[in-house]
Amino acid sequence: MNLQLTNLDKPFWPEGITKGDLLAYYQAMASALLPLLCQRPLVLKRYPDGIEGEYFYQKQAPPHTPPDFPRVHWHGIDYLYVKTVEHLLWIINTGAIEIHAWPSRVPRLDQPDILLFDLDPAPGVPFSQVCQAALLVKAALEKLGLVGFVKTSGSRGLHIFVPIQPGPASGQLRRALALLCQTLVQVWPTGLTTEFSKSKRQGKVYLDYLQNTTGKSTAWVYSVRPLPGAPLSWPVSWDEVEAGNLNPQQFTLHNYLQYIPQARQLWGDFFQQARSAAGLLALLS
DNA sequence: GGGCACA
DNA sequence: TGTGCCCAACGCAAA
DNA sequence: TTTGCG
Repeated sequence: MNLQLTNLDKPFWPEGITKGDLLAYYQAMASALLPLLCQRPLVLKRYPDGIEGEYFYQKQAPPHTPPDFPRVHWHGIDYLYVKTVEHLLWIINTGAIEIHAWPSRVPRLDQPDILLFDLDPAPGVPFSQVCQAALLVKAALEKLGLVGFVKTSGSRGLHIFVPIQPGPASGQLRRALALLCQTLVQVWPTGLTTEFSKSKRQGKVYLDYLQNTTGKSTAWVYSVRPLPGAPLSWPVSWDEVEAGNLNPQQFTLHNYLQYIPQARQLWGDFFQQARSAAGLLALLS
């Protein structure tokens, strides 16, 4: 594939971070990111003029995509996916700041290999409450024989990714997750909610299980967020979550180099920890 | 970000 | 040679 | 049936 990077000096953040800086970040992270991203249909969220410019979503492969770029047809749309660092950088060059990927891989697009939990605090909710919520999710997963990996969302919350052995259909997993989340809300009704309407989330952490729908996507691990300060969605340890001395925006495009070794260690064996989702599905019966 | 139709 | 336009869309629950 | 929500 002929990779041509363009407009490297274009400011993508008002604070001076350029498109070239963004590309350099993803190049540096490629070896950690690619194993987790390969073969996953992508939803591009493109900011051709940086975070303060207009953005748009794009699923259908753009017409000018190189002919040999990997793509997969699904429900009438040709989704792009990546296999190599060149593919990744081509995607970033289109103005994709965040990475949005499916929790399933080619060719088993309706059989997720990852379950997602999105823990999003209502305005004013302290981050320590998000950490407590995450620990509840972790404990519940362990009872079901599953292993959760936690990361900052890069915004205000935490994400938990759970590797599973593919097989069960996404719809069935989603229904089981809905039950699990509702059970967790019963365990801590004052701290957690699955309510859609924002007005009913006051003071609580929103536990969003609807991210697990086919065709849905969440900011992927190692994503840059199009926010001031260029925060990252970055792996953290459960010990840090327990200690509660974590800032969800402490990892940024400015300081990530020092955190790379720990991140590799934390998420390096992600797929080795994949377990059967049978215990989770048993909640449905 | 870039191709396209148009003016 | 310049300008505008396009680029996603599913499921759930409350109203 | 539409609307808010992500």
